[in-house]
Amino acid sequence: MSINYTVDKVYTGVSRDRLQLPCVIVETENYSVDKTFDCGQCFRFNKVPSSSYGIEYEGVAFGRYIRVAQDHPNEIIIINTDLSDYEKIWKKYLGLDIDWGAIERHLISRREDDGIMEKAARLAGGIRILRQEPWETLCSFIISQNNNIPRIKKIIESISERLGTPIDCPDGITRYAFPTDRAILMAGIETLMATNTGYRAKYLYDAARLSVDRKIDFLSIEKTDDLDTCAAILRQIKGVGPKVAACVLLFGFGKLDAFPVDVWIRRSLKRHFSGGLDLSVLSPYAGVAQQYLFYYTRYIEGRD
DNA sequence: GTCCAGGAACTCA
DNA sequence: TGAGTTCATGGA
Repeated sequence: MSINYTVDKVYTGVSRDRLQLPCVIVETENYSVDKTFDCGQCFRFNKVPSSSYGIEYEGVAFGRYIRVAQDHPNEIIIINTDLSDYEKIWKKYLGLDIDWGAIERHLISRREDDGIMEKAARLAGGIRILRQEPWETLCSFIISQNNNIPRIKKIIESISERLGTPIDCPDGITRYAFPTDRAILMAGIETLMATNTGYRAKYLYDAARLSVDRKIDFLSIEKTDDLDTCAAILRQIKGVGPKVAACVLLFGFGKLDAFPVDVWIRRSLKRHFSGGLDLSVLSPYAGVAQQYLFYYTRYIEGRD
């Protein structure tokens, strides 16, 4: 691999596989690509089966096809991209602009629980909260309601194939960007039903209508600090309740204090926080704690 | 056949 | 204001 030093802790090169794609190599700290892409926050990335790296995921975001690979925790390789897109898109998307170590220490230092937070943080530690596109995140979590992760992924692929812009990929496979609000509005409820969204089709349609008509303004949500105000804006959309709104704020707007409560978090709260959980103790990173607890409960403790 | 899934709208008291 | 029901769908 030819490596050209460019800027601080960022290098360019070519990928190790036979396609030798341009890639950006980033020095980081305790980053888990595996946990980050497999923890249920994003639905369009999948593990590359026989990768030439220790771990590798591929998928579509921001209308681009990338692979994210790593061999050890302190370096990640972003394949099929360049420095310009890294600075413009992937740095922020992958959470490489945030000091996660400091956040983790902050959360572990809170001792209001039975030690579960520290345990969860140690196990889920390398997870990064991705900064995904708000519109796609909104639709994804509308689809997520009363649904399971494998099926959510299938539906989102189906919608993208049917309504999204095709992306020519270097491996010869055509992939599809997540459709715009306008494309979903034009498609109509019937077409959306055909992608197995079920009763959520009308919710997606409502979201598209409000977005196209500028009745919900993503920029103002971006600029607003107060989470209740942000959630209230999103909840004007049919099918968006407290949980979906919190997920969109956390995963789509990078509002790290948003705390989505789903069935898994409810289990965790019941098991480990019988006296209740004071979210202000975790502030302003309650959402990161939530992701640790979600990961720990779903992947370690299980349903029971 | 029954239960469940990163829930929310709706109904009825 | 709060508890119970209904909503599509597919996998376990």
